[in-house]
Amino acid sequence: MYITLDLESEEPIYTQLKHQVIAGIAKKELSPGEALPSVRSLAADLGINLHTVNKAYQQLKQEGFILIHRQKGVVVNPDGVPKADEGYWSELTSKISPLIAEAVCRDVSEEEFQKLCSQIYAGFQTKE
Amino acid sequence: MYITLDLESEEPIYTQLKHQVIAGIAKKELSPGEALPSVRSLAADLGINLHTVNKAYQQLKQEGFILIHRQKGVVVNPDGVPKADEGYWSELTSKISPLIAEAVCRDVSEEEFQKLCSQIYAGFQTKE
Amino acid sequence: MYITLDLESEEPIYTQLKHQVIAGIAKKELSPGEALPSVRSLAADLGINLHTVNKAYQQLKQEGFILIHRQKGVVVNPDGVPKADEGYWSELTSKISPLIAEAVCRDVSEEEFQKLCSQIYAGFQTKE
Amino acid sequence: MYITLDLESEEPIYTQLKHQVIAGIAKKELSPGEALPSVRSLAADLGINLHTVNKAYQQLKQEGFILIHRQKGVVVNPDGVPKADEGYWSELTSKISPLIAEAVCRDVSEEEFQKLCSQIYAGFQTKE
DNA sequence: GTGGTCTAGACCACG
DNA sequence: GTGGTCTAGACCACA
Repeated sequence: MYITLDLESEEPIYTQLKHQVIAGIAKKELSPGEALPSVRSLAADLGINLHTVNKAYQQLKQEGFILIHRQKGVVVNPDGVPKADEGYWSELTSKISPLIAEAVCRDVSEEEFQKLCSQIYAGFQTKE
Repeated sequence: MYITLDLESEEPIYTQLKHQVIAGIAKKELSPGEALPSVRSLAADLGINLHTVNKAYQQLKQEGFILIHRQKGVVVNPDGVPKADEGYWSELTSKISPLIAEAVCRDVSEEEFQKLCSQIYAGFQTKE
Repeated sequence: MYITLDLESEEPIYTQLKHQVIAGIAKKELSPGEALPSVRSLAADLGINLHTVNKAYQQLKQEGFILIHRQKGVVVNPDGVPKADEGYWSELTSKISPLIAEAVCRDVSEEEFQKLCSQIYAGFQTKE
Repeated sequence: MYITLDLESEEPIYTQLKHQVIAGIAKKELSPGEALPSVRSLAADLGINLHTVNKAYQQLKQEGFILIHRQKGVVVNPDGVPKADEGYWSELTSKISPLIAEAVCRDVSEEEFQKLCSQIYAGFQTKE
């Protein structure tokens, strides 16, 4: 499980980190119950601030992706990620809507859009 | 064309405003060449600062959605919105990928995801 | 002598008008002593505000390109345009310098730059 | 890298600031990757508002001269400035044409004009 | 500490 | 009346 960050990106580092962990779980590179690096060691490996890693982990914990034990360290949630609920769907809708709106404006057909989504979905089925 | 803002949201106001204008164009509620409210009047209507409106307008102008004339005010780009180019596709991919990764983690099937996109697409074909 | 304005341009209309008159004189399409349309008729022809034409004319008069008589109307300065003086050179330098600075940054060689200037110069020698 | 502004000038302060930064890059006083002062410190040094500095920086970023990082501050684009493209040339032409038109009116020969450009070009080859 | 966002209020250029 | 510019001062997100 490699993590690559773009320190130049507009996207906050902690967000990138979250996305990479989530992507790792999606690709099954990280299995339920599997241990993740400690805040300290990950921060050192990536050359970033402790606070940044901690913020990412706390949010991942908050959203049910991981568990943080004081002693045992950080592990991928052994019970799996919480299934999609109503809150998730509404949040997803509000995040995708603006993207689709812009796509419509730019004359991107629904087929083209769906094709892109399919390709991305496929990328998570196998290990990239 | 009604605009509704959530002043409490984490999403910056100017971003919400941009999204609403883009959605309006997607839904054909705003036609090419049609005039938009002036910076000042829209700010007054929405109860926000004129600089916030201006920031949204400036970015919409930058991205080719609207034109801003010193005197005539603001109009939807009469030539239509620039078509999807390479930069747009890569940007779109990087925005959608994390959403799909999370969907995969939450056991949302590709069919379910595609269905949501279809619904949203449909919402832009007719006036909501 | 045709005048074409771009009402969508960022450049103020009165500035465009000035430039067109100056270009006309440069191309000898307008000869010293030749009459120009009155403020009123030019504004009507171009479909713009009286004040706009007036502002352009006043500045052209100020800079010695034209004369404005209350009775005889507006004429190209019969004595020709004032020759380049020190003030002109320093003003020209301050206007060109930023353009050349950007050209240098963009790896435009002096030869390429001079070639462009030559082409533009040539365009004023003959009637376009 | 010294910056001098004329607060009385008709030219907006943020434009002057942009030109000075571009000139600094042209003269190699600012190297790719080199850090620029923070918005706040530069504003304090120059005795102007931070928003004015910010506007200049944002536009320089937009045009590819600099990069702005949330934390690391502002740096000259390490990849260098984007090369001249078609849009640049047409923009440059429209900016230079009126200057050459006026030069022609004032009996400035092409040789004199080219000489001035050469001198300015030379000024950017060495540190002034 | 950095830049990002938002507000409030001013004056000017343009037409 | 429009947008453009500038100021002053506030709070927040990020690292």
